[in-house]
Amino acid sequence: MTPPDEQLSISEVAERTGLSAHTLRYYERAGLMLAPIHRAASTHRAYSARDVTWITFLTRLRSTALPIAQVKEYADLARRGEDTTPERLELLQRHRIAVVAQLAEMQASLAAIDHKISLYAERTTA
Amino acid sequence: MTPPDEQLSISEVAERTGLSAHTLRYYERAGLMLAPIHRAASTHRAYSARDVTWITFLTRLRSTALPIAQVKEYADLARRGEDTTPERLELLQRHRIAVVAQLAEMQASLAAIDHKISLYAERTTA
DNA sequence: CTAAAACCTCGAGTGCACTCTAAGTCAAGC
DNA sequence: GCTTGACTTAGAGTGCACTCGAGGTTTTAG
Repeated sequence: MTPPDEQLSISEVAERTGLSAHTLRYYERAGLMLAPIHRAASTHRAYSARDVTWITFLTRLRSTALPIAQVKEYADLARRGEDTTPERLELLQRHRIAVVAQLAEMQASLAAIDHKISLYAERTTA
Repeated sequence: MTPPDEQLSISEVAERTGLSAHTLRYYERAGLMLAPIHRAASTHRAYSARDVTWITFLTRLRSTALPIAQVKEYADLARRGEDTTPERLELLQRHRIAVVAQLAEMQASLAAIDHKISLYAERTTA
């Protein structure tokens, strides 16, 4: 059984997502959260599993170079509800194309680096 | 036959490399060039084919997120001559590992995005 | 010869994404 | 009950990589 509504502190979320607590607060201020982060009987943030899931996906978007402004756009759409699904789909599809292009360029660059390495390796063993 | 020593203006190099003229001057100031860029009977820069080849490789390093400071390190080594080959090889090998990791992360992120897209696509057609 | 376009240097400005600081509040262990 | 460490906010600071602007010179086309 999964714990029904486990609450996580900011440092626990930081650890799980690889982001710093500073960055988590910054993202929240920037309007990137899907829902307001719950405060646990105090002023301290208490993240839900859903929050962590979203933050994890968010970092997937960020790590593929989607600017924060566009992550916010996506979050804004998601907050507006089900009927923005087509827009979100389109945003993701556009981004997908960019990611595929990035992958191709990175692979080409890796090939160039590998080529150079092989030239150097040859020279040092010779 | 290849033209023996074609001279290119900064805007021609900009066009060929995809960098702006501003960026080319900036890179030069930052010490990233292998050799001083020749000036053609005037104050204007005249790039050689070798320069362009290096700039192209340099952009491969940059596009795989090698910081400018490390590109400079590499260029500094290259300028010091043949006997820095081992250091350059090591730098490239270290970077290669980082690039492979980036590729893996990007592929994982692409998979996550694709998964989300498939959920959305299902919902919009349903 | 002249006008427009391309180039030059130096230094300042920009945008992005954090990252940190200060001054305080809250929670957990002893 | 007190101390220690984690948390809070608001706002300032940082680092990186460009990017631009001003003011001037050089090249090129007519």
